[in-house]
Amino acid sequence: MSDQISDRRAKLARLRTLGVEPYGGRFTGITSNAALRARGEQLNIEVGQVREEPAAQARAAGRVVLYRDIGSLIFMTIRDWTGEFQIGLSKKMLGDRAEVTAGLEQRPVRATGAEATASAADGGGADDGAAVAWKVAKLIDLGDFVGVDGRLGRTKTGELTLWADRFTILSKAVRPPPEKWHGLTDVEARYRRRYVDLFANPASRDVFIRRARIMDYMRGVLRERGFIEVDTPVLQPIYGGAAARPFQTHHNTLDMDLFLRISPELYLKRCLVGGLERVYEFARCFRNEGISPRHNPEFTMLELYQAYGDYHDMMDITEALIAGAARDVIGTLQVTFGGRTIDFTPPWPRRRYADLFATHVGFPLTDVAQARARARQLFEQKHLSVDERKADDEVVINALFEHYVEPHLVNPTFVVDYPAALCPLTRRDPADPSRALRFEVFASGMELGNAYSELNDPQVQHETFSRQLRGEEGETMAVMDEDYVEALEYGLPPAGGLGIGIDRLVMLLTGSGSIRDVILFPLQRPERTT
RNA sequence: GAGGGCGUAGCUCAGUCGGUAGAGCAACGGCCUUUUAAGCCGUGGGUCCUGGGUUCGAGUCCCAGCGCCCUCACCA
Repeated sequence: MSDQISDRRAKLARLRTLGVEPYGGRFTGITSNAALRARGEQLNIEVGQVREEPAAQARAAGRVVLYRDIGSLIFMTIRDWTGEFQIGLSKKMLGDRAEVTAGLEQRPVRATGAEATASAADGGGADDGAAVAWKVAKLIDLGDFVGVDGRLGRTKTGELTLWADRFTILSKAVRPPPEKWHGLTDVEARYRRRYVDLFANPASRDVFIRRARIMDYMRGVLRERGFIEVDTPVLQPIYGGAAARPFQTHHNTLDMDLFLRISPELYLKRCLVGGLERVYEFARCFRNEGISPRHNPEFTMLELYQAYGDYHDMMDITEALIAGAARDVIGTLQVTFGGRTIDFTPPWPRRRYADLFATHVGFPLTDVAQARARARQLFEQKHLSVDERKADDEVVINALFEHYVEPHLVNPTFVVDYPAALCPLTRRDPADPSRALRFEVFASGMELGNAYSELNDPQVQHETFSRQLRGEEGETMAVMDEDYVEALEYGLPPAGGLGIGIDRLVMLLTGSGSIRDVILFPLQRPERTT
């Protein structure tokens, strides 16, 4: 047991002997720190002045992040999720205003006859209120939550300050916060105790606020375009819609093996069969694969489907969602990521898969012999895991595409005309059935999204499900799903579908180098193995 | 999975050639009515990730393990 924790527990007890409950309840009528600052500026307060008019009176609450005790004068910097603000307590001022210092009323959490939380002055006279408030302020530690009623003023050094007339503690932190200047920098600690990271590092907190705003923005765009948000199964008897190893689990009552979804695709398209013409889902997906700065075992994908549309409509929506989010949430279409500037200004270039291949690999993808030779070489140098001797042509070619082409796609780029064999859920190009009506969108060398003109011919679907590409070692989209084919037999309207990796998008838009920096609680091995 | 790096006080970090474990912040005691990472005086605080080994002696060297990070591979 650390000494600091014992010290703080001792203060907890002293607060209770003063009649103050250190874990308070409801506290209403708070003005946020950002709003206090705005109001303070508006009042044109002179240096050294404390204002008395009603507009200068306010209530604040927050976590104490700095504490400066000057004897008969205490300054605290409190932090809420809008920013920081200074509160000041003057022993003399509290005494002079004893009639208002009678403590802060705290309503009980429940109205069901529960006793009101003790306030600083309960059972005491006004004088006691001031004295108790002062004693409470002296017992404050960094990290405590406090509540203040006061008047806005400006100190001699010009700092906007809420001068306390009433003061109370709202929650005692018995563990000390990280160092006030550096915050919490240890990466492992930041992930394991994200709650500390969030309050100690405002930049971290802002990433998650922006993540939420990006998703809000996208919901707004989709709502305007007539989409509805749906929830489809995470637990699936057959996994599909992507190529990935799944997590497996078991339902006891049904005595049935289930998979955590690797994609929501096949269920969302069933919605279209049912006549829900525009649907989307922010789908948590699970893939039992490696962890890297760009891969987390669970991640969030926005997936959407639009009846009567095609993949060109999906390009339009992709630009609207991503460029719009950048503009709306980040305030710019040019973001810096990994030392490079990425320009999200639409329209984004469309590039053919075959052209990009020829440019960056150095020979046309029709030269299968050369592709195999190159892949063999990379495999032997352990730069590629695909063994061309065990893989079909398209798999070999795509491995080279990923290796050579993707790193070059820095600015947002739509890659089109994918080999149909790689796309078992995609409609074929009527002009050339070897190509699929699909695009993938890349930025900063990362795949950000994937879209199709959806395959709605049940017979073709049945065939592609039956054909398993070699070289994918069980990670194939072509898992036969009879129930899904049956759904198609009822009629899937022509449709465009799109998936966007939300975590990666948030990385790009917030300049976060690792996917773990945009996931609140990334998976970690247990800290204590004992 | 392979390679590399890191792990020391609550936090941020030093620790030389192998010789009794250090600083700042935080904490504790004291002073202070205008501080801004407040200041000044004083004090306490360690499973040096874990377990072995080498050595008279290990935070330091060696081995194994654990955790985290990075690179590569994987991830259509």
